Amino acid sequence: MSNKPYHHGNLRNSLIEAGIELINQEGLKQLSLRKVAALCGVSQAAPYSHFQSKEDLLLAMQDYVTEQLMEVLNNAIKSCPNQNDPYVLIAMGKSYVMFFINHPHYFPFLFSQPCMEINLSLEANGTKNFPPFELLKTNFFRIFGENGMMKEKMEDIIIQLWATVHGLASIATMKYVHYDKDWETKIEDIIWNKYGVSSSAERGDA
Amino acid sequence: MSNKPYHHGNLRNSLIEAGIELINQEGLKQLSLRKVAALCGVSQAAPYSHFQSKEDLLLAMQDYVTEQLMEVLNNAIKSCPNQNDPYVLIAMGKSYVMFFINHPHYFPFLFSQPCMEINLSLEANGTKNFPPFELLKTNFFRIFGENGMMKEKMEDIIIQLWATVHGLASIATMKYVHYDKDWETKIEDIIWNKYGVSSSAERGDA
DNA sequence: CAACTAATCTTTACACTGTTAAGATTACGT
DNA sequence: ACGTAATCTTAACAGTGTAAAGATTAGTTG
Repeated sequence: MSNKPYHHGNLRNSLIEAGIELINQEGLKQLSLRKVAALCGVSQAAPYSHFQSKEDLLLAMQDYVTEQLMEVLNNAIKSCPNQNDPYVLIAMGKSYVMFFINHPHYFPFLFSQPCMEINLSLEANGTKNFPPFELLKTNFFRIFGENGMMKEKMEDIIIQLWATVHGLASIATMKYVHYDKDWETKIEDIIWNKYGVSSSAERGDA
Repeated sequence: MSNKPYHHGNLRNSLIEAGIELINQEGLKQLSLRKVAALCGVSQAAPYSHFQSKEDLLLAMQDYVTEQLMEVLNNAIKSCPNQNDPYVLIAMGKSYVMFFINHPHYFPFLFSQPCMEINLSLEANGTKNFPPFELLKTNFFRIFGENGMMKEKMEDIIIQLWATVHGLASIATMKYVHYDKDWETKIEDIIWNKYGVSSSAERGDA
């Protein structure tokens, strides 16, 4: 006597969104296929009509979250007055970190298990690669690539930049981290890299 | 008729070491309490005489691995000719990254779930805090602290340094990362921070 | 040494998990 | 209108963490 139709109609997308909601609320470890199915009002085996396995659903959810991150990053780029100023890269980094601070469960979800391919070399811009890093490479190359900086040096700088930003996101989203400053106002200083071990030593900053 | 004694004799330590062996071989996701118990030749519920829960065993395993990391870091410090040269910090960072490259499963194991406390402020040197970061703070303060650098600035530099190093470890240990260079020879350049977005732009490096 | 206590381990059981197999229901193209 | 394929349900299985009850042994105390 239930008026619920036998077919859900939009189950695939609903599973993805319900899964992401669970991630946000309880974290990756608490996520189970059965909970997700129940959230969608559907039996435990129904997801297998749309995904080969739990991991397959997780991959789709990763794509979904990555798309959100890409939007945030693209907005950060657009909001820069000068698209060719190196500050574009800082703005991207800041948005990258803040994205994960605003959704702490997304970091372990995206990176603690097999995610997309990541290619650290500058030219490789394959379709399967992690889009946010490809976006960083593209913008860096646009800003610095036209005036003769050597490719290997650019690769090193990009890796350093991403490592710093990615490491900040990792640290800032740790569960038991204590920091009495405000991340949003601090991130930029830290990424700007005005100080640093070597430069402090060389300049005698101390 | 088995000659195996009823009591194991050293079960607590055996569980920790068997668990770490499983982590190294199959990764965190494949680790189960029952497998660890079986590896120790003991029944499935035996671990509960020594650990309150699976998570409790994992915490003990984290302590064990953290201790290994501390040895590596301390050796790196000792092998520096001048203990007061900023290079000590680079050597620590290099060892930090190489430690996780040599044991790729340790990174998600240590950081993707509740680990120890992490206190980013310089003075807080509590006992429960993540010892490798405390070691970094201690050494940084010894090298740079005696000549009037402001505390807040030191905190910023330490966070930046650790973020870079930690991010490098995260990226280098990702499962599907492609890098055609040799990490060991590249890490130092990247950590040294000679280039960087801001400095490249300001110096007109390009 | 004897006896009691506490620590350690086993067996059994339960709820939950991912996944598969079989079959029911429905949408859709011919 | 019918047949096929897509979608969903029910039932079942092996593996998981964990608790309860009891067996075995170590350690301590008289």
